[in-house]
Amino acid sequence: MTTIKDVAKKAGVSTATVSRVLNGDSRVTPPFRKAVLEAVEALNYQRDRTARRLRAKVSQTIGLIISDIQNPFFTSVARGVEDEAYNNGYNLLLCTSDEDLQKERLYLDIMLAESAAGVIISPGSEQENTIEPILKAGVPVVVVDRRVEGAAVDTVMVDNFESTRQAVGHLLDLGHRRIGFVGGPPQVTTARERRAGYERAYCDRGIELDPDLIKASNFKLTGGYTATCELLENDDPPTALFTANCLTTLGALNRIHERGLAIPQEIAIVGFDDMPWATSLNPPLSVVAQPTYELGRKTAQLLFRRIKDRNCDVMEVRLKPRFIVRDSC
Amino acid sequence: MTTIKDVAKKAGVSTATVSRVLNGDSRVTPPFRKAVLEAVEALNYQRDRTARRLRAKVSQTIGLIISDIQNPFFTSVARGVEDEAYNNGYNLLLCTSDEDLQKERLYLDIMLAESAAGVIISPGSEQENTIEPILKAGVPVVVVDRRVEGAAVDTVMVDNFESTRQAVGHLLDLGHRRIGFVGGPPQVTTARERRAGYERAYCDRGIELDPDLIKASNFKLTGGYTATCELLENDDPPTALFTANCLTTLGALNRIHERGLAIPQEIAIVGFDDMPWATSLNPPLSVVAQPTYELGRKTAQLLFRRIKDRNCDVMEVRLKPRFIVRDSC
DNA sequence: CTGAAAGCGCTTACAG
DNA sequence: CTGAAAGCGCTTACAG
Repeated sequence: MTTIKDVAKKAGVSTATVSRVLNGDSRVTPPFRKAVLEAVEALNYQRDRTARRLRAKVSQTIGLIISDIQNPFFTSVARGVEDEAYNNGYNLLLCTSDEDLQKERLYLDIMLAESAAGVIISPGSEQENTIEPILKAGVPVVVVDRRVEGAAVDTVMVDNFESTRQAVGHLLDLGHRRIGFVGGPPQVTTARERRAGYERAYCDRGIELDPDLIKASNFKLTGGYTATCELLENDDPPTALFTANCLTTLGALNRIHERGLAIPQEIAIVGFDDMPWATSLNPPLSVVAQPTYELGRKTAQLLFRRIKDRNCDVMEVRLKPRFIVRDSC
Repeated sequence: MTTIKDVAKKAGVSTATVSRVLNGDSRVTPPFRKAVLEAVEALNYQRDRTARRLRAKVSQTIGLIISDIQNPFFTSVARGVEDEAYNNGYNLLLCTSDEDLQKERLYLDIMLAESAAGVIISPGSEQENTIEPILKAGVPVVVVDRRVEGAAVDTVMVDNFESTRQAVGHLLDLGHRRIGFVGGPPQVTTARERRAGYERAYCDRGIELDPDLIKASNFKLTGGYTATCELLENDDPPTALFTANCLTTLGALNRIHERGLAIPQEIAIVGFDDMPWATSLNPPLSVVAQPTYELGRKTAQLLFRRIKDRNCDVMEVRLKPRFIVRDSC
C-alpha cells in the first residue's frame, strides 16, 4: 500500500505538506501543491480513511439502522439516504435491527466504536430511549419514521394521523361501515398514529366503531395475512380493509385472493404505503403514498446539517403523504 | 470516551495486558484477567475499532456492492449476507453501484481506503474486470449473481441456463409457440444465460424461434413495461411471456393489466425470481424461484472462508433455482 | 509557508 | 507472564 510517506518522498516535501494539500489548506504554495498532486497521481495514492479517522476524528461513513431491509418502505428510504450520502461523499454502514431492541443497542454501540460521522435510525420502540448514550457521546443522530419519547433529536416523519383519517374517511364516504384495520405493533409510532387516524375518521362522522375490526400485527406479510384471516372470519365480516403498511397489504391480498373475493366488489382495500408495483396488482391498489425517497433524503439532509453544526436547533419535520385512489376501493 | 488507558489505570495493569485480555491471549494470568474484565465492565469500555483496524489490520466490516437496493432480489441476498455477517460479528458497508462502472470502481477504492475485511460484489459488467485492483491488494472478494471474465475469484451464482430452459420448455409444452422474452442488459451474465436458456428450450424441441420476440431491457420495472408494450404491439403478438427478472415481471404485469388482458387465458406469464408477494398477485405468479437468501448466506460463507485462509482454492458455486408453477401459465 | 515532532487508540515484538 | 516502547498512517499545533 502506498502511504503519505511515499507521496512525500516522491514529491520531495514533508508529509505535513502532503496532508495540507490533501485537505485543501490554502497556505501551501502553488509549486509545492503541484508537486504533491503529481506525486499523488503518479502513485495512484488514496488516503487511508482509518488513519484519518483516528487522528482527525473525521469519518465519512454514516450509520443507518432500520428494522428490515426487505421492507420496501425502508428500502426506498435507504435509497434516499444513500443518494444524499453519495452526493456528500459519505458511505453507509447498514444495520438491520429486526425490531429487536437488544440488536438495536448493539448496533448503536458499534456506531460509536466505528466513529460513525452520524447515525440515522428508525427505532424499535417509542418508549425505550435507546439512543441516549450515543446522543450523549456527541454523535449526530436523526430519527426517521418513528419517534423517541423524551429525546431531543431531529426527527423526520410523515403525517400518519391525517392521511389515515382521510383515506378511511374516503371508505366511509363510499358507504362502507365495517372497515377492518390491519395495524402494527403498538410500541411503534406509526402503528399508533395510523390507528388513531382510523378511529378519528369514524368519530368525525359519528359512526360507531366495532373494536373487533381492529387487529394488531407485526407489520409483516405474515401478520397481514393472519389478521385478514381473522377479520374475514368475523360473523359480520368487513366490506373494506385498511392495511397499515405495505407488507400487511400484501399479506391481506394473499388471503383475499385465496378466498377468491373480488376487489372491490366483495371487499375494498386501501393500503398505507405505495409500492413501485402497486399498479402491477390487479386491480391497481388505492394507497396512502408516503414520499419514502424524499423521507430518506430529508433525513440525510438533517443529519448533514447537524454534522456541520452540532448545536443547531432540534427539528421535527413532517412530510405529507398523498392519498391515491386507484381501483381497489 | 474511555480508552484502553483508562481501563489499564483502573485495573492497575499496563495497556498491553488489557489488550491481551481483550484479544483472548491465554498467557494472561487469571487474577490479571479478572481485574481487567472488571475494569472493562465498570467503565463500560468498548474498544475503538478504528485504532484497532489501523494497528492490527483487523476489520470487522465487509463491503457489499450491489446495483440496486430497491431490487427485491438484491434485497434478499443482502439480508442473507447480513445475517451471516452478524453471526460472525461483522457489519456491512453497503454501496449501490446503479450498474455504473465508474461508481463501482469508486466504491471498490473506498473499500480499500476503509480497510474492509472483504468485499462482496455483484459486478456491472462481465467483460470489464473492475475488481482486479482490489484482488491484487489482497482483499478477499466474492462475486455474486454474476461472473467476471478472467478473474480468479470465488463466485456464487444460480443455474440460470437450465432453469430458464425448463420454464420456457414448460410453456412450449403447454402449446405456446410465440413466447415473448423480456431480458436484461447484454453485458450482465444473468441476462445472457437466461436468454441462452430460452433459446435452447426452443432448440430442444426443434421449434423455430422468432427473434422479434426477444427484447432486452434495463432489468427494471420501466424496462419490463416498455418491452411488453412493444411485444404486445407485434402483428402476431405472443401468447406467453417469460420475464427475466422480478422487476421486469412487474413492469410486464403493469402493461398487461393496462391492456385488460386476462392471465393466463389471453396471455400466460412466467417470471424469473420469486417475490414474497408473488402469491399476493392475481393470479398467483408462476416463477423460477431463486434461493436468494441462501445465495447471500453462501456468498458470505465463502467470503469468511477466504478471510480465514487467503490461499484457499477458488470456488464457483451454482445453486439450483426451483420452477414453481402457480396460476399464471 | 514548511517541516519536525507529537499524538489519535490501539497492538505486538522485545526485554526482563 | 508482564510492561515499556515502537509503530500503524495520518493530522496539526508549534517553531522557524
